[in-house]
This record gives sequence, structure tokens and C-alpha cells, in this order.
Amino acid sequence: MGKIDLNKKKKREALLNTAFELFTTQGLHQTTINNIVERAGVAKGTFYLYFKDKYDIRNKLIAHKASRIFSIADEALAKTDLTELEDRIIFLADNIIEQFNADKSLLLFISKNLSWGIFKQELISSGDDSDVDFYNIYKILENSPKAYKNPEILLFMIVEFVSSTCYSSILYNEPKGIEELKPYLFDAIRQLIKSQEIVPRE
Amino acid sequence: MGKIDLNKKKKREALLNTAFELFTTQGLHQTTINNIVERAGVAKGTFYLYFKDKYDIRNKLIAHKASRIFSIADEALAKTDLTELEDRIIFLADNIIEQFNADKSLLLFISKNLSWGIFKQELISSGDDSDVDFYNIYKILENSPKAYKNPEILLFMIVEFVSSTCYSSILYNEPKGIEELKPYLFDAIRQLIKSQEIVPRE
Amino acid sequence: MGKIDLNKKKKREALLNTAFELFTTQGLHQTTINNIVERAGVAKGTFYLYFKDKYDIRNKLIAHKASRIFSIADEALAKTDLTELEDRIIFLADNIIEQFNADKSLLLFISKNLSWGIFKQELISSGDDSDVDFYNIYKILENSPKAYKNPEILLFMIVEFVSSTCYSSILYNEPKGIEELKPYLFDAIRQLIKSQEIVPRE
Amino acid sequence: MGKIDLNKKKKREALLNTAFELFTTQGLHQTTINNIVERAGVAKGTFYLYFKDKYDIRNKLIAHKASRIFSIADEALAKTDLTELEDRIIFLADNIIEQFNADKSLLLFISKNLSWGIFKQELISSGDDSDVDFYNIYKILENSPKAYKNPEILLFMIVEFVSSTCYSSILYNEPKGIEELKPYLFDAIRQLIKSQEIVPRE
DNA sequence: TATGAATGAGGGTTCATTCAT
DNA sequence: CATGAATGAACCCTCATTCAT
Repeated sequence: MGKIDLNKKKKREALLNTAFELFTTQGLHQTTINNIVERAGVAKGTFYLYFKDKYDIRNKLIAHKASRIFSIADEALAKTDLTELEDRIIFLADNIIEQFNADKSLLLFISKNLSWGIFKQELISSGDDSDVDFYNIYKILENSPKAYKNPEILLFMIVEFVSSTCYSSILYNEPKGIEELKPYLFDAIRQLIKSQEIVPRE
Repeated sequence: MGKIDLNKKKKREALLNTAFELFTTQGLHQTTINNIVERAGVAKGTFYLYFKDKYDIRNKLIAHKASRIFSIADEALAKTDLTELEDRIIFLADNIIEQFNADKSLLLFISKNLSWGIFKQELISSGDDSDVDFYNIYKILENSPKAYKNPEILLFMIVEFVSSTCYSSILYNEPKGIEELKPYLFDAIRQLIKSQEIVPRE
Repeated sequence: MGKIDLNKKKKREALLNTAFELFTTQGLHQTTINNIVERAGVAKGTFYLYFKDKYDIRNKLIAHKASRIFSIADEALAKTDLTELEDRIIFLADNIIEQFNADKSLLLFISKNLSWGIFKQELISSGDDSDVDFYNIYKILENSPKAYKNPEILLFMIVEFVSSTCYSSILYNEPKGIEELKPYLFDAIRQLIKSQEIVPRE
Repeated sequence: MGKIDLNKKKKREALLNTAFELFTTQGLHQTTINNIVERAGVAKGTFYLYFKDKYDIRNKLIAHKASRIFSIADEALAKTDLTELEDRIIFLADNIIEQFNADKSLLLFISKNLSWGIFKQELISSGDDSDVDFYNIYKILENSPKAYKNPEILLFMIVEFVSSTCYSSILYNEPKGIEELKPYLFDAIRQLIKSQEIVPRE
């Protein structure tokens, strides 16, 4: 990669990082393009060389951040020797929860955007933005030795359940802090999975 | 109430109704104060006699609409003769889901705002805006003959679970339409409740 | 008219006058809304209360200025006792030429805009902007005792002929100054009119 | 001409052609340098190697296109055996009108720019851009056996008369389409010429 | 010569808010 | 209480121009 291309990548990343920082601290609508370019140290016009508008950079950030979260969780899972499906899913959930817990602004940002819509979209349109990695997670259910009534719905329910309860708990400690909530959460997830299990006739 | 007071109330309500209509059809940020007062048939300055700004009227709308949803559900429940807790909660969930299903813009508007934050807040600060009515629902769990490990967490989990799954299902039919999803949902709720039940030693 | 309405009219006129001044001295594209409001002494937003955009104010100016020119010429004609059609038309042409000659920026501004398009449009849509007065001129031909092959085309040719030759002559003295050109011009107009005359059989 | 020089000429012409295409389809102010270089397939900086700015390329285009129009008309005239001055001028006018009629965007572009200013300028500064050819036309009048009061003014009046009436007629069919207008036009031109003729005493 | 990334002044426009009436 | 004309800061975005490569 030449000097110019390197510089371009640097500029793009400066913009992404700055935007993320401002979005998470001030909110999307309070953040202006002016704010972003000023702090990123580039000219206003430069922003428009890399992104169509504020919403474009927002979407690219969400996709990028969300996929990173799943990647990290998946990589951590690979290093364990968990075999039971329930255990694996709860490991993932726990890992993701901890990522959010460690970086609350991240949760605030992708917060309720990290819902099924994006999840599913990313699952399908892999590749476009390089490094998306939801597919591994999806495979977990399909490759399980046990069968489930409707794996997609099950996964959907778990994702929605975890993400929406975390939001309130981590950001506002409502109704309880995340550590206190976890046992209930994981218990509930196990119940959810079990309730969808197809028990083979003996 | 005097003629003047009546007129005042009428203006306030015209503003609220118009704002709701515009917020749900155009979105919050696309709606301007101008739009609101124009369609409501009052002068621009008048808006500021009743509301601090756009966010003020938004918040008042959310609280008002959310409480109405719960009231309706609760009233419907009172007309049944259901006694089992699980049945009663599922009846409420179903009723609320159907309200959202019938008025999708309503769901879009209070969407993810109807989370625990508001729920809890309204539960506590009863009265302020006259007609809030979450308390009845809260009593359901407390008055149940069975005991639950942590009623508040249980209720929290149910609310979050239902609201976040509905959102995707009703608005985007993802991963399935609401009718197809319901059995899974209700099943999951029952499991949730059971998992939190304190089984008395015999 | 109340104090407020008077003030409004004053603002509107300040904007129109300033815009005309700037358009004629700097050109349309070199004139910015900023320039206009600054010099007119009103806030930027105020401009948009009265005009849609720069082109809106331009069009309103052209229509207004053009109609004034014809009005003045027509009024002057009424004070003469000319009866011959040729004489009357040449009187009008001369009067208009002199108006342009006295105010070259006016000519530059409505310059080639004062062509048949606007002329005709104004002839038809009388009233809209109050004081348009082309109709009197049109009547001249129709009420003439002599008949012409096609009065509209004749009028069209005269208007285009005069306006385009004036432009070059008055503004650039090309190929000759207007005073030197006039005899040729008026001669040509007389020829034009005669060539379209329908000679009655005796 | 070397390979490099050829390449240079190619680039310059690509820019000219593209600019003309965009100016005539989108208008001068809607066309950006970006548009031009993009479609011409050259880099942005390259534009500035050949032209000072947008107005520079516009002017060069007008001169070039206008001279082509006269050249074509003149060449066509040379192939006829018309001898009478009136016939020759009307032949030229007709030919030019038909060129405009066949390519209305061309008329729109050089439209009212093709007035005496440019005409005269090109007449004098022959050579600069190689292929200008107004001079032939000018000679027509001078070489005529008949004498005219002021040949330059006569030519001026004809050019202005034809160009301004055509504009409205061809582009807007106002007040009549060009075919219907032509007889009147040509009639008027003949009258113009005759009125300027110096009749020799017998 | 040729490139195209970077610039940044300045464009048009919006709109929440004020305040004299 | 109610009005709505006026405000002007701030918005997003464009684009001619430069200059290091």
C-alpha cells in the first residue's frame, strides 16, 4: 500500500473514531459534521470524500462495531472446550454482556440498533464491509446434535431478550445491576432453549 | 371548568394530537414546531405557552400513550375470569401486542422507549399526569398466591422480552410475523414465570 | 393598513430594491442572499419569509420592472395626439429606448429577458402581480383602422427587433451608439409595418 | 505532430466535447468541473492545464460553435448559383435557422450570446482559434453591386433580428413555429435590405 | 504532463425561539 | 392569553482550486 493509500486509511479511521466518540458522548443529533471534522483534524470537505452524510458514517460504525463484538465473543468461545449448546450460548451471551459492561458507551451507541434487523442483515450480506462474522454464531444452533422447533426464532428470542434486558441493567442499574441480574438471565435463557427442544421419542 | 379553561384544554390537546400524528408519520426530527402549530391551527408562540420544546411534548406523549395501553389491557383483563397468574400475564401481553399490531405507528413511536425506564418511572410517579395506571399490573404479581424469587426482575424480563421481540416482528415481520411468533412467545413467557417460581417444600 | 402590514411592505420593498441594485451591479450569480439581506438590513431568515429563493425574487423583479416600463411609455403616448399607427409604435419604441438609455443597468437586468416569452405571459396573466399593463400596447394594433396580415407576429417581430438591437447599441455602442442607430431602426420598423399591411382593393 | 501532442489535443477535445454536452443538457451553472472531468475521463487537475475556469471553456465553446455554424452556411451558399444579394442573405439565414432547428440545444447554448458582440469580435480577431469564418459573410455586402447606406448597421440589424426571433420561435413555438414564421421573417429581411439601398440617380 | 486527495470558504436554507403587538 | 413577524445561529453540503506526488 502506497503512502497515499495509507494516509487515506488514516483519515478515514480518524473520522470513524472521532464520530464514534462524539456519537456516544453527545448523541447522534447533537453531533455535527463540523464537530467531527474539527476534532478529527481534517477539512469539512474531506468528510464527504469518505461518507455520504452523518447517517452513512453512523451505519458503517454500527455494522463495524457490532461485528467486532460477535467476533470477539466467538474467538473466546473457540478457546474453550464447551460442548453443550446451552453452555456455549450462555458463554457467548456472557462474553458480549461483559464487553458492553466494560464499554458502556458502546452499548449506548449500538444499543437498540443491535436488534434482529441488523443482525439478520449482516448474517446475509456478509462481505460487503469486510469483517462481519455473525455466521459462526448462527451455525452453533444448526450444528447442534439436538433439534429445535425453530432455530431461527429461538436465536431471535435470545438475542432480543439479552440485548434489551442488558440495556436497562447495565446503563441504568434498573431493575438491578448486571451482576445481580445475570443468574436470572442465564436461567431464563436455559429455560428458553429447553422449551424449544424437540425431545426425541425413545 | 370555565369557558376559557375549556378553550385552553382544547388548544393543548390539539397540539398533542397533531404532534403525535406528525411524530408517527414523519418522525421526531422531521417534524418541526412549525408543522405542529400550523396543522393544529394555533400560533407559533402558543406552543411555548404549553410546552417547553419538542422533546417536552414528545415525553408527555409517550407517557400518556403508554399508560393508555396498559389501562386498556388492564380493563380488558378485569372483564375476564382468569385466575392463574400465567394466564393473566399472557392475556395482558396478548392484549398489548394486539394494540400495537392494530396501530403500528404507535409501536414505532413509543417503540423502544416503552422500556423499563419509563415503566418504572410511571409506576412510581403516579399522578403527575393524572391517568397513569401501571400499578394495577404490578399488583398482579404481588397478589399472586404463588411466590416468586424476585417479582420485579421477573416482570422486568417479561416486559423487555415482549416489547423487543414484538418490535421486530410486528414492524418488519422478522424473523416471523406476529401471529406465527406468538405461540413461541407465550411458551417462553410461561417458562420464564415457572423458572422463577419458588416451589414450596411439601 | 396597520403598522405591522406597513412594516412588512417596507421590508419586502427593501429586499426588492437591494436585490435589484446588486443584480444589476454584480450579476445574478455573484449576488448572494447574504449580500442582499446584509445591505437591506434584515436577517437572513426574513428573506425566506418573502421569497422562495434568489430566482423567485429575480422573476418578481423582472415582471415588475418590465411592466413599469410599458406603463410609462403608454402613459406618455396617451398625452400625445398621434393617430397614425406607425407613429404611435415608433413613439413607444423611442420612449422605451430612452428609458433604457437613461438607466442602463435596467436594460442589462431585464435585457434579453424582456423577450416575447415574458411579454406574452404578462399579456395573458394580467393581475397576478398588480400593475401589469401590456394590454394597452396590444390593443394598438387591433384597433388600428388598417388591417395587418398577422398582428401578433408583427408585434413580436418589432419587440424582438428593437430589444435585441438596443441591447448591443446602448450597452456597448456596437455597431453604433443608439442616437446614430435610431434613424435606421425607425426606418426599419416602418418598413416592417408596411410590409405586413393588407392593402385593400380599391 | 508527435504522439504526445496528439494525446494532448485529444484530452483538450474530450474536455470541450464533454463540457458542451453538459452545458447544453444541464446548463452552465448546474455543470461542475467535476462533472466535466469525470465524464471526459481525465483528472481534475488536468482541466486547469487547458482552461482557466468554467467560463473560459464556455467562451471557447461559443466561439468555436458559432464559427462552425457560419462556415457551414457559407459552404452551402458557395454551392448555389444565387447572385442577388437578398437571395444570398436569405439563403444564409435559412441555413442557419435550420441548423438551430435541427439542434435546439445548440441554439439554447449560444442563444443570445451569438449577438453582435461575438460576431464582431470574431470578425476582427480572426485566427486566434484557427477556424473562424465570419469574414466571408461580411464580404457579401461589400462586394455587392448595389450600395447600401451603412452596410455594417444593415448586417447588424439582420443578425439581431434573425437571432432573436428564432430563439423564441424555435425553442418555445412562440408566437408561431419557425416554419410558419419564416415567410414573415424573410419578407421582413427583404424590406430591411431594400430600405437601406442607395438608389442611384438615373 | 498528469493526477486526485485535500481543502475550506461560502453557498442556500431551516427552524427554535423571542417579543412587540 | 394569543399572535406571528422577525431573528440569526447553525445546519449540511458543494465545488473551484491547489499541490505533493
